[in-house]
Amino acid sequence: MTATAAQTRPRKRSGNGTARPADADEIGLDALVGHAGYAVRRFQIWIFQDFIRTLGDVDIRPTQYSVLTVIGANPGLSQMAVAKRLGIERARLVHLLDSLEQRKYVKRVKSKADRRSHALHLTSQGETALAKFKRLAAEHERHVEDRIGKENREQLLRILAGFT
Amino acid sequence: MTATAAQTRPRKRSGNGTARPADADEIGLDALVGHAGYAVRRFQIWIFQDFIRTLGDVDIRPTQYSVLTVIGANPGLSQMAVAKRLGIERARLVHLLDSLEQRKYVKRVKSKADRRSHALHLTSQGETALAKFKRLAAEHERHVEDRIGKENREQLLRILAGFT
DNA sequence: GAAGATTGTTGTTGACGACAACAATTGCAG
DNA sequence: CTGCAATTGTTGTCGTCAACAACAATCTTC
Repeated sequence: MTATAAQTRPRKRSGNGTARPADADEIGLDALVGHAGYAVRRFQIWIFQDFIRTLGDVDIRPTQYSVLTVIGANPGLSQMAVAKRLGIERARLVHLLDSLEQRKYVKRVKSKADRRSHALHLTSQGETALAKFKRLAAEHERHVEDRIGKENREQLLRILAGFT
Repeated sequence: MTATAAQTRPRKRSGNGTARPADADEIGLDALVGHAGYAVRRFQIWIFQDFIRTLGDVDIRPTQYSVLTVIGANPGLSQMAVAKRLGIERARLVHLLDSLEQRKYVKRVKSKADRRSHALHLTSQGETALAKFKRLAAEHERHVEDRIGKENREQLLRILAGFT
């Protein structure tokens, strides 16, 4: 079988208690195949693992990368704005920024316009680091291409463009 | 250029500290657009939220649904086999089954062939319940179609079939 | 100026993945 | 057959992440 299983066959039905251990490779997923959510979840786990592994040397996780990227592209944003844009809760962003600030990639500048908020900026160290992260992220993206194909990856990005 | 953005345009660069609050809708993601992992993560969050909401009345989450489906399609499986097939750790499956067994959807039958393992089965109550869950899951799947389009959903399933 | 909203912060809860340890049981080497 | 390694289910801990709630400081609005 290729990959497009989707065979709605009740499969062998071990029937009695435990005829044989079942090889885990031959277990039918039945209705699960055909659910977009399941496929997407499994793919997302794989893709994140590859990202984490590829950026393992620099110890940057996907969420951290997204925060750095957004700040790098839009210096001076408030935490609220970054959180909203990335779909992160502002409570969660606090810890993320604590870590990134500790590592000297980001600095929180007290905003003069609104003294409640912080203007977020990359440090110069953060900018050069981000450049390196982007190179590694591009390498990761190549792994995705190797796994699902160049055209499929582009198709995927097109289909899901509305969620970014 | 198609989707492989990678446009290295610093965007408007608010420059000074905080020229204006930035509407969160006009914040550039820059390099983030073009990363499959980011789009997939956002989509996966959306799709899970819809699943949880659609199956909210019956209080079934995606992982629980996947476990019930696999057991329903392959009665008599061991916990190890289910865990391997779904990519769940067996330690985690213990709690999932505790919950599902408490709700009388699943029963653990002591296997005679291998007295270490349990043969997993749906109760009759579990079977009728699963039938209802599947109807609700189909409704959820229709929401996905409404969101990304019928053809795109099928394309997506085709692309990601290798991960199920 | 007072009331209500917003921003950053702290804390709690619950789902989830990764690991480590353990008892009971099985399988295998010798 | 015996003893040792491997497997299965279980318990526990740790770290990540989303969802909330509460709070002080500050802004906005009337």
